[in-house]
Amino acid sequence: MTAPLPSVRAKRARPAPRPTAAFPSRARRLKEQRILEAAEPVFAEAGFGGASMQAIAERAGLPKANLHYYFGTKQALYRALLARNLDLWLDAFDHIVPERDPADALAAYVRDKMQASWERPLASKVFANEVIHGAVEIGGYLSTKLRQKVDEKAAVIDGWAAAGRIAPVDARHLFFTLWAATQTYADFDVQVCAVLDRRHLTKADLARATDHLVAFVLRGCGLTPPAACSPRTA
Amino acid sequence: MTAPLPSVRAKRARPAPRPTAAFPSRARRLKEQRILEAAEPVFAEAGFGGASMQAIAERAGLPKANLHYYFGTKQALYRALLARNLDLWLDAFDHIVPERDPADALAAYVRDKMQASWERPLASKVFANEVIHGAVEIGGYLSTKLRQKVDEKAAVIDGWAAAGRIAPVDARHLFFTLWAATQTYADFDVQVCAVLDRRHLTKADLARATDHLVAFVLRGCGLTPPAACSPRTA
DNA sequence: CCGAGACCTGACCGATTGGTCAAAACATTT
DNA sequence: AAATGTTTTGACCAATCGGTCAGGTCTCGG
Repeated sequence: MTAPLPSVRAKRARPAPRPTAAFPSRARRLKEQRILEAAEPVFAEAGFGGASMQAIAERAGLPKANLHYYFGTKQALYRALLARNLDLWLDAFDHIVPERDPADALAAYVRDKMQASWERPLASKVFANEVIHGAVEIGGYLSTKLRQKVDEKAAVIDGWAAAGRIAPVDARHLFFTLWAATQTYADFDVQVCAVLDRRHLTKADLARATDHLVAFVLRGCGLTPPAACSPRTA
Repeated sequence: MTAPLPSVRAKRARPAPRPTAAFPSRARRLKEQRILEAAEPVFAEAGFGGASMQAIAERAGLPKANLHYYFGTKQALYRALLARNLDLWLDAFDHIVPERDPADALAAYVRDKMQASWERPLASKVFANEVIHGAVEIGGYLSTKLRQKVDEKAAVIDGWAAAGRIAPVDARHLFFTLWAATQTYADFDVQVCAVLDRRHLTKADLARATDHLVAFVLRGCGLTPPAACSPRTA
C-alpha cells in the first residue's frame, strides 16, 4: 500500500445509471420502452457491433447521453432488448401438451411461430444475430430455460411417438427444423422476397407459406392435414 | 465553373489497390486467399459492422496496411469473401433433375447441404449475416442468379408433382424450408449445442440430424425413405 | 549491375466510437 | 420558497475506426 491507487479502474466507472432500480416509475418505464423500440431496428439491421448509440439516439429523437442515463452502457441496452423478447419464443410451446391431438398441436405451433415472424420480424433478427455471433449474452438462457422447456416438450413428442400417434421423429431435431423453417421468413425475408420477386412480403405470402409448412410438417410427422386444411382459425 | 473544385471527393480516393488486376500472379492469389481465410471467421463472428480490419490483420499475421494494399477497402474485402462462397449454395441444386427419382434427388440435396453446414459453417454464417442485414452487397445475386436457378428447379419439382411422383408441395417454399433447416446447423450451432447439451457439435450429431431431416423431408413430400435408409453413401 | 515496377509497412489522418461529467432544468415534498 | 432528488443534455474524452501515404524492400528482365 505505498500509493492509494488512483480510485477505481477507469474502465469500470459506472456511478448510478439506474437510481430508482427498485421502483421504476411509470414515466421511466415508458421512456425505457421508447428507447428499446428505437434500438430494435438498429440492432436488427446492423448487429451489435455495427449498431451505434448515436444511430439509436437519433431514431428515438433523444440526445445520446440520455440513453446512457437510462441504460448505462450499449451492452446493457442490448441485453435489455434481448431480455424483453426471450420469453416470446417459448409461448408457442404451450400448444405441445400430451392430451392434445398431435396434428392440432403441431399445426397450431407452426401457425403461432409464423405469426410471430410476421408480427415481430425485428425481434427475430436481433435474436438470430445474437445466436450467430456466439450467443455471448444469452448463452445462459439457451442452456437453462430453453433447454428445460425443450426437454419437457420433447418428452411429449416422444410420448406421442411411443403411442403410435405420430411417426418416430427425433423430437429435438424436429424443433430445430420448425424454428428454422418459421423464422427464416423473418430473418431472411429479403432472400424470400428476391426469389418470389416481391418488393415486400405480404400477409398473403405468409399465409401461403404457413399453409405449405403446416401440410409439410404434418406429413413429415406421418400425420394428415385435417381435411382441406382450412387456414381460417383464430 | 467559377472554381476548379478541390480535386476529387476526398472520400473516393482509391489510387491503385490492384495494379495487376488482369494478371494476378500465383503468389498474389495465394496471399489474397490467406487474407480471405483470416477475414472469414472475423466477419462471421462480428458481422460486417462489428469486424475490424485490425482484427483481420492480426488473424492473418499481416500489417493492416497490407490488407488495404490487396483489397483497397473493407467493403471490397467483404465483397470478395462473399463472392468466393456464393456459388457454393447452388452446387447442391445439381441433384434436382427431372429424370432422377424424386426421393433420391431430395435426399442427396439435403445431405449435400448438411455436409456444407458441417464443412463450411463460417461461410454460411457470413452469408446469413449479409442476408439478415438486408443483403445490400448480394441483393443483385439473389434476385438474378439465385432466382433463375430456383425457378428452374421449382419447375422440376412441379413436374414431379404433376406426374404424381411427389405430393403437391409449393416448390419455392419447400426450398426455403430446406435451406433453413440445413443451414441452421451452421448458423445457430450454439443454440443446437445448448439444447443438446454439447460443447461442440460432432460429426455424429450432424449425421443424426441428417438422417432425421432426410426422413422428415421425404415424408413431407409424400415419399418413403428407401428401405432402412442406410446413411452410408458417398 | 542496373533500373523499373510490384510489394510492403510504420506512421499518420480525420472521423466516429462508447462513455463521462458538470451544470442546468424539472419535479416534489417540506 | 427552500431543499431534495431526478432527469436532461451539450461539451468533452481517450480509444478505435477505415483509410492514406511516403518511402522502404524485393524481384526480375535486360
